[in-house]
Amino acid sequence: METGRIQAAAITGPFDLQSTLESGQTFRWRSADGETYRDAAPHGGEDWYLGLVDRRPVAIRWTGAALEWRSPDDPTEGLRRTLGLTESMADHLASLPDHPLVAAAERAFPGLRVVREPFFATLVSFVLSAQMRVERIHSLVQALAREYGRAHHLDGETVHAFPTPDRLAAATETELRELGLGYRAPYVRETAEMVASGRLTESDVAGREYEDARDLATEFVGVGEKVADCLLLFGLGYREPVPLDTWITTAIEEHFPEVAADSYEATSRGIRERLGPAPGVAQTYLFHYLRHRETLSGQGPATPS
DNA sequence: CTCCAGGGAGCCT
DNA sequence: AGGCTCCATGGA
Repeated sequence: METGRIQAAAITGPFDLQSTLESGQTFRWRSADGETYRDAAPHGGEDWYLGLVDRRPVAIRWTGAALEWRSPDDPTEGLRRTLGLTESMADHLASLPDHPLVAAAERAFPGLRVVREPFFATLVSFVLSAQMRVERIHSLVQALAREYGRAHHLDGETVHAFPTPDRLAAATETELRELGLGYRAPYVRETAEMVASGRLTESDVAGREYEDARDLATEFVGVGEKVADCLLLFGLGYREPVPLDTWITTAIEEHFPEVAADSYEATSRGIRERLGPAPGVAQTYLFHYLRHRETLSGQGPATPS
């Protein structure tokens, strides 16, 4: 079970693997001990996470000083892209706006990064996300992979890829409902069919100016403005999107009341003007912080300055 | 028991 | 465009 050689790379600046992988940006990673999302607060994260990068299985863990991985290939470039390590931490943090709430989020989770995951997995994950908790989105994405995804093997562990569009399009609505998708089952099936048939694909959306890309993405079934923003932010590398979910909307009403508007589009425009050069990065910090600030004990990894 | 979760589709005006 | 209502499911 130790067939894979452990390799490692140092990362400059703070890095928080658990927060990055368990903050509702991606649902494709699971901890090897099966206790993903066991805790709200960061715990140092010395567990191995299993996932795929560039269609190959990878196990990764953060030691506190270096990123370690086991993989049959060299996943370095893909890992850097997936974990948001291609932008420097300095640039990453410098993109955050000067606002007390964002500053508190940065203090609480200084190593949080913005992930970049494959288009189709991100698309389906956030179609599933409607009216669901982060932990349950994760369990459903894992279930889809287990049921329909190709099985890879790594040091005795099985890692399932996210299903292809063809495979999901071939699933029946009944099958998907039995997995627990609820009313999202037909959305997932129809959206998969759109991609599989070429009716609307990644290449149609990518490369467009932000608002054009977002509007086009809403043609997928089960994709409205909010899910489209998530798709662009975590699956296509855009930095403008500020997904307006219940958490962010409440926070806007409390902390940015001047931009709280009636429509999604109006609120989106307003908040984007106030969240710095990379509004989506700031939103990612806010979302994670808002969900966990109640459970942040005074102790945590205190880093007195 | 009720309430809510990273909302969106369908329909109405 | 802007406002309903309904939609599954599980956990608190």
